[in-house]
Amino acid sequence: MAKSAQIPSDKKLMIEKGDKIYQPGISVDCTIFGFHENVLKVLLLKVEHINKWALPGGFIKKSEPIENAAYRVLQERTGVDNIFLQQFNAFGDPSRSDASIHQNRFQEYGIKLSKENWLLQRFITIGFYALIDFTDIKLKDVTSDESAAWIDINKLNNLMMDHESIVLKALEALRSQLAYLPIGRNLLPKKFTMPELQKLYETILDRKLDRRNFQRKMIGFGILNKLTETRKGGAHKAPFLYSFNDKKYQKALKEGLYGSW
Amino acid sequence: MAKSAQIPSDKKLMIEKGDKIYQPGISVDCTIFGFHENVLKVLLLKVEHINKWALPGGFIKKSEPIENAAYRVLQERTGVDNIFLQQFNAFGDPSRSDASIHQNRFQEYGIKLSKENWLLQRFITIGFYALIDFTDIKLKDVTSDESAAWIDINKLNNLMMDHESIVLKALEALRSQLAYLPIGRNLLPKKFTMPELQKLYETILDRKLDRRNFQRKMIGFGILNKLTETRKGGAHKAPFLYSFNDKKYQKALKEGLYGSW
DNA sequence: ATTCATTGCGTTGTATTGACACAATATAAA
DNA sequence: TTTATATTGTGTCAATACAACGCAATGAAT
Repeated sequence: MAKSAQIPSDKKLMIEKGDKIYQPGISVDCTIFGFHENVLKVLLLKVEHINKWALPGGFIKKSEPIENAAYRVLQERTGVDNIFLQQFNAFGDPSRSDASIHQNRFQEYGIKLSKENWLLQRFITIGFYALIDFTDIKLKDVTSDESAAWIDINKLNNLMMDHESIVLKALEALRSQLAYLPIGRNLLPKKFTMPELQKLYETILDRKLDRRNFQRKMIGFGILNKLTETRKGGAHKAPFLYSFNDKKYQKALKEGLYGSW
Repeated sequence: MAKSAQIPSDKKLMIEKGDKIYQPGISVDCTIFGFHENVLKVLLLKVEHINKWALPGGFIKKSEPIENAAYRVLQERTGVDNIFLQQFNAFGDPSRSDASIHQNRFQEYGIKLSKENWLLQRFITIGFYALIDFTDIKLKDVTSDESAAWIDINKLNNLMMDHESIVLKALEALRSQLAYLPIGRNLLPKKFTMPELQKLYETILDRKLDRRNFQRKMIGFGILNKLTETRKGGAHKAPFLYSFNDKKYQKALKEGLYGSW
């Protein structure tokens, strides 16, 4: 006899009626990018019963646009709105689905899903990436039965299913669309220094840029407001703070912040 | 009493057992680009019973990768292989599905699908675009109950459901990835002239390019073989023919044929 | 033979880029 | 308090890339 905890009613509903509420066989997964201490990070959830990291994801309601589903997932996990969200790829390798994950998940309740249960079927997932200001999020807010953490993009390890390759593909998409994305505006705090902005670009592009040429180019786009404040506290000369001129930024992005970085 | 034709067995199977063979609620649609007489075209199918144009599309088999499904659709429709195929977006607006199309399709057989039939549910479609050499295809080969035609990208009209917006989104994706795509190699015949190559780029980018600067840049990429032959028959000076140096082309594409077109 | 639109090849002025120099400055070390 | 040090702010310069344009060569039409 398995000693079984009481299963929460929402989980029971999900198992038994999920395919009536959601589109069966389709999910969304969000790669949430953040930037902190000069490192690009992604928000991952620790799935306890299998002890692996997973992307925040969810299902699509019967009459819900895909983008809304992704946005709903982000809201639930981060509590932030005004998130930049971009669909980038669908992942559908038949071998990506893993029935054992769902079985393990409900084992603690003494429940064994039938082979025909909708959760155990093949799932195709639609990948989104999101850009959010790291400082906007208090991780304690990210509650649920999973715990959340920001993981360094270069230290991905022990991810569930194909989630690592999804993250890498998201990064690739981010990189290739860089000129058209508000990465500065959405990944950095309202006020930031030029070296910080540069580090962000360097991290995403994965190569060093010349400090002086970077500054000249950025200023040249005409999308920055130079503030009179400086960021004191560092060990050296205090850099000026900047903010974005949102109107000009949006306009410039349409053309693309082109250049051979 | 409706006078009813005999329904073909494959169609009957599709209606009754389709959801056992295919992933329900998911399809693939292919925007097939071709280039002919200096015009960018897409291959569309005329759906007789509703008298509208549609993208070649199909379903995904239960244990089939998405890309294979798209490739299978292309094969069936064009008979060509070595097709360049690229996933670009998933379309899932709940209102995009249109049950009446399927009802109309089987009306001639006196069949009315039940409301629960899998074909009448909401479908999310994964969009691919393909680049193929127009001269490789004989449209008579493209047989089925639909007739096929190459439609000028600027003269899209009377498309089914959201297919026009899918085509436009495909074009947008093509444009933005231009520097990394073998558009010359896959959209033009083996031998082509510089003006032809230029027209291709001009068409996709939707703007004029300077003839002399274009040539200098293209030659500069080092991906072309200049042949000794010329294309005679035109009313004026005969242009030289070129072919691609495939090895160098592939290598150059990885870096991107960058430039401010 | 002449005309004419088009192609092949080249030139020039300007803008962008990459590489580097040097002074200013906020903190840490002395 | 003075000095050292790493970092930032600003500027220079040569190499390169680019846009705009000139002109002779050519193949078919007249």
